[in-house]
Formats: sequence, structure tokens, C-alpha cells
Amino acid sequence: MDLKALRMFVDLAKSLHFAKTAELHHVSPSTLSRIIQRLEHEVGSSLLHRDNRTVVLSEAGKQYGKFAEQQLEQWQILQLSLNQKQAELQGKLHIYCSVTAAYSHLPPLLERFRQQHPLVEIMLTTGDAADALEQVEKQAVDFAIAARPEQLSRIFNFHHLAEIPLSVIAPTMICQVQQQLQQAFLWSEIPIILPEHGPARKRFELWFRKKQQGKANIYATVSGHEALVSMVALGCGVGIVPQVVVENSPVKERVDYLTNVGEIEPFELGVCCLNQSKDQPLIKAFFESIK
Amino acid sequence: MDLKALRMFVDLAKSLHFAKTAELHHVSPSTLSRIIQRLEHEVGSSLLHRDNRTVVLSEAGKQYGKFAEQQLEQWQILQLSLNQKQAELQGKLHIYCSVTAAYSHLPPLLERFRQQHPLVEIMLTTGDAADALEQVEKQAVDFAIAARPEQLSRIFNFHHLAEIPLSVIAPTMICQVQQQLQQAFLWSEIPIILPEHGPARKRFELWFRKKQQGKANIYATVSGHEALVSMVALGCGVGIVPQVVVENSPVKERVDYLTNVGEIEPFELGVCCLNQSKDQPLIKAFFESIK
DNA sequence: TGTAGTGTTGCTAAAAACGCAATATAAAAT
DNA sequence: ATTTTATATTGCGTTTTTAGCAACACTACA
Repeated sequence: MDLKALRMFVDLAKSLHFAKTAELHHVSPSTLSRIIQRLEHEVGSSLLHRDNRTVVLSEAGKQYGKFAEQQLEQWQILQLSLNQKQAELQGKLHIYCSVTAAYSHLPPLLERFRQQHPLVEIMLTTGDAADALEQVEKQAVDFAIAARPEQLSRIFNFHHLAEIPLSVIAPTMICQVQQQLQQAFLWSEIPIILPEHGPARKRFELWFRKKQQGKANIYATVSGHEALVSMVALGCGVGIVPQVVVENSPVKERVDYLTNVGEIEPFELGVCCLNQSKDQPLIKAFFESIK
Repeated sequence: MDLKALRMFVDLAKSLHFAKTAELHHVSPSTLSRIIQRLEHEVGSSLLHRDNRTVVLSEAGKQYGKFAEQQLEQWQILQLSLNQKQAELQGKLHIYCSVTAAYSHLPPLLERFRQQHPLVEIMLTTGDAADALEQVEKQAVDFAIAARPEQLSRIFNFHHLAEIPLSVIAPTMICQVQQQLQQAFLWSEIPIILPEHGPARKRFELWFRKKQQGKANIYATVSGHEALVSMVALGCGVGIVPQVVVENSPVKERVDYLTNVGEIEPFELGVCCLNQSKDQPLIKAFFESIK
């Protein structure tokens, strides 16, 4: 009986609709169904009568709903009371990250921080992941969600978040590139699309050198992984990007992963700030909230 | 943040002692430590100051303690209110099980039932596991926690609970049996202690026949697995018993498991009642609460 | 009778939790 | 001052739990 389950139940009791409630909470309907089953088992009686088409609250369900709301309210009160001290902290916090990271990795980090420091204003700048460290260095932002380069200058403080696997992607559509890949081919003949700079480019160079097939046929260089996926989807060539960028891309149906093309070392994604500023109250509080 | 964690925190806040609290709740100290860490992470501040030797509540911890007690109280209120209808159910319920099952398997079953039907009086009879079905058949009890025999009469209703592995145990102490086992030996020479009857005896006969070493040298037959462990511990011979009996035995330090002695088919442990009585309200309610 | 909408269940893969054993540290004892 | 004891935490392998997909079962409605 955790808070998430209670929230879901409260919402479900309002909407009386599993699918919608599940979507609202970013879980699959089956998960929600099982969560409710767990609750029912815990209290020892069924909370909802469902006849496979409609859902209504049982008497126990109504009581449970009130209970759940009370519990959640008390939790909120506790939060408020505990955060009063921390709430003194206020100001602006500038964050830089890629569009993709903003979707995939930032939300859970910010959620806790915002809860603990509601008065702090978050300013989010999105852009090419490769520019992240530069932004931090020139103090345009307080910190960035960034991939760790092989050589990380001493001036930075880096906190590990996750490993980001890279993949080689190719267009799904019928085009010249597609046909080349179908046949026997030399990598030096395949047009390749690359990031202008940054760790992803480094990864590519390392990977291509291993193939020992001469010079790469670079079709274009772009800034920003998101744009790179689009280029590939349009059939311009193949590219290397983080899988998570593809998953969140609106054109993900139009690219395929190439398998058996050799290992590509994954990114190490993390939160990066200047060492000199890591003791500033806001930045310190942020690192505190994510560790 | 589930109820168990809250209960543990409340107790810990009183005792200020991890090891004792952990034991009280039947978990290892490390588990408790991690549970508290989880709570602290959830609220975003430390609840206890510990300097590796002493534990004191932090300010946040005090507030959290109050919160936890409130939450638990509301849960109790909910329980009470939901159980009012079911509480109409009252009477006596006679249960039979072995001493060991009373420790190891019964508590979790009864806990839910008692919560849901507080007015029902539980009458527990412990005894030799092998007598369980007999007790049910002659209606001395309402149901029993029992091992399923190969042939289960149609008059019984059986609900599976768990697989109980059997083991061959021998005395740890230096004695004749011990020495025999150390050397090359024939199984027909080793003194063996057996249950008088019941599934465990059947298992033994099956197992011994596989060895094809003639007739077993049966030193003694006893009724009740618990007594059997004692006999083995005293050095009278080797025996076959459920592992769980050994684990709960006060003399478990004085017996060893024999390995590489062949497979013994495990018990199927379950709840067993008469088919004719499975629709009685109390018995039905019990099965409901454990399924 | 077919079709779309809805909740549940079987199954497998991933994640979380557990407990043991080792570790760290501080108080108490020698 | 050094050893012993008491206590909480951490590393790690194992077990248990949970999530989500896909298939299913059922119902309303066209």
C-alpha cells in the first residue's frame, strides 16, 4: 500500500475507468489492474465491482477512497511541514540539457527537487547535448545533463546518472542507402551522418577505425541528435545516436537499428557542474536531492 | 512507504536500536537499515542521526514518527469499519497442525483471518503431522495443516500452500553413527529413526528402496518429527525430516544434513478440510482469507 | 453477427528486496 | 594503550516481486 497505489485508486474511484487512469499515471492497464487487486487483497474485500464492461465502487471501495484521501493529505501536510525549513531556499537554477534528456531523465530528478524546494525557479535550456559542458564552463547555466567526455577537465564536478547505449540506425524506407545495406558492401561507401562534435562523434571515430575500411563517406554533419535521427529517417544515410533519442523521436517508425555492427561504447550520462560552484546553496541542494 | 515500514519506524523511534527492532519484526538488521534509508530518501531528509554507535531522532524524525502513527491509526480505523460486517461471523475454529507448522506456516495465515474476523475464537491443537488427516476425518478439528498423501481420499478438500523439502540428518557429535558415516558403509548397517507412520515414512521407504541395499536397520520409530530430530541429535541414528523442522529445532546445532544421498520427493503442504464442511461459514471465510 | 472497447490473466524479463558476510567505527574492558 | 564487544552499514549473490506485452474474455452497440 504505497502512496502511488493510493493516488491511482483515488483517481480510479473518480473516473471509474482503468485504461484512462492507467494512462494518467503512466502505467499499463494490466499494471493498474494488478495494483488494485493488491489493494483489495490487503483490505480483504473487493473495492470495485466490475462486470467486465463497467466499474462501480463497492461500499468498501467508498470507505477506502476516503481513507486513501486522508492518507495522502497527511503525507502532504508532512511534506509541507518538513519543507518549511528548506523552503527558505529560493532563487533561480539554470539547467541545460538535450531535448531528449528533458523528456527521459530530467523529470524524475526535478520532481523531488521541486517538492523539497518549491520556491526555487527552474530555468531550463535545451540544445545540442554536445554543447552542454561549454554552457557550464562559461557559466551560462548552473549545471547540465551531459555525457561524460573521455577527458573531463578538472574544473568540472560530475555525478553519474545512467549508461546510455548507442545504436547505429538506418532508414526504413526504400532508398539507395537501404539497398546498399541489403547487399555486400564496404562501410566506406555508405553515407554517414554525424554530429558536428561532442562525445558521440568521438564514439563514431573509434567505432569506424575498428572496421579498417578506409575513410568514412560522411554525407553530412548536424548539430543535435534529434536532427540526426530526422536526417536518417529521410534516407540520407546511417548514423550513430543514443537509443533513447530514437525511442522519443516522432520519426522512430521510420528508422531501424542495425545489429551486428560491432560494439559501441555507451555514454556515461550525468549531472555536471563547475567544481567552484558546487558549494552554492542551490546547486548543493540539487545534488543532495538526487543522490 | 508501506505499512510495515511505518510500523518498523515507529518501533525504532521508541527503541532507538536497529538490531532489536529488526528482530522484533523478523527481518535482518541490514534490511531494517535499508528500509529506513528508503523512508529517508522518500521524505528527503534524515530521520535519525546515527554515529555508528548511537541513534537519536532528528527533528524531522520526530515529525515523521507522529505522521506514521497517524497513518497506522487510520489504517486501523479502516480495518475496523470494514470488518464490522464480517465481524458478525463468530464461533470457534479448530485447527490441527504440527508444532513446526505452528511456527513456520500458520502465523501468516492466521494474521489475515484474525484481522478480518476478530470475534472468531481460534483453537489450535498441535501434534504429530502424520495424524493430521485422521483428526480432520473424525471431525475432532475443522481443518489441518498437513502434508498431502499420495492417495488423498475424495472426502478431503486440499488447498496447496508450499513445497516442503525433506532432508536426511545425522548427529554432529562423535558417536558410532558418525564414525560409520565417515567410512565406506552399507545403508543397511546405519541405524535409522523413523516416524511411526504418515507421509514422511512413505517417503523414506521409497527412498531406501532406491538404494537397493537390503533391509533397513531401524533403530526406533517415533511419533512426531520434532522428537525425531532430538533422537538424531542424541546420536541414536540418522533420520528423514522436513528441513523446516530442523531449522526451528532447539537442537539444530547438533545435527548435520547429509548431502549426496539421493533425491527425496518433497512434501506438498496444504490446508485440508472435509469436503462436506467446506461450505460452513467459518471454514469458507478462512479459505477466502488465505487464497 | 461483427466490431470496438474494456478489464483480466499467462508469461517472461527486469527491478527491488532480502539476508549473509564483511566492514567500519566507537564504546567498553583489559 | 590495546583488545574486545557492540552496533549500524555496505557489497554481493539470490530470491521475490513487479511491469508490461500479448492473448483472452466479455459486453455493448452497430
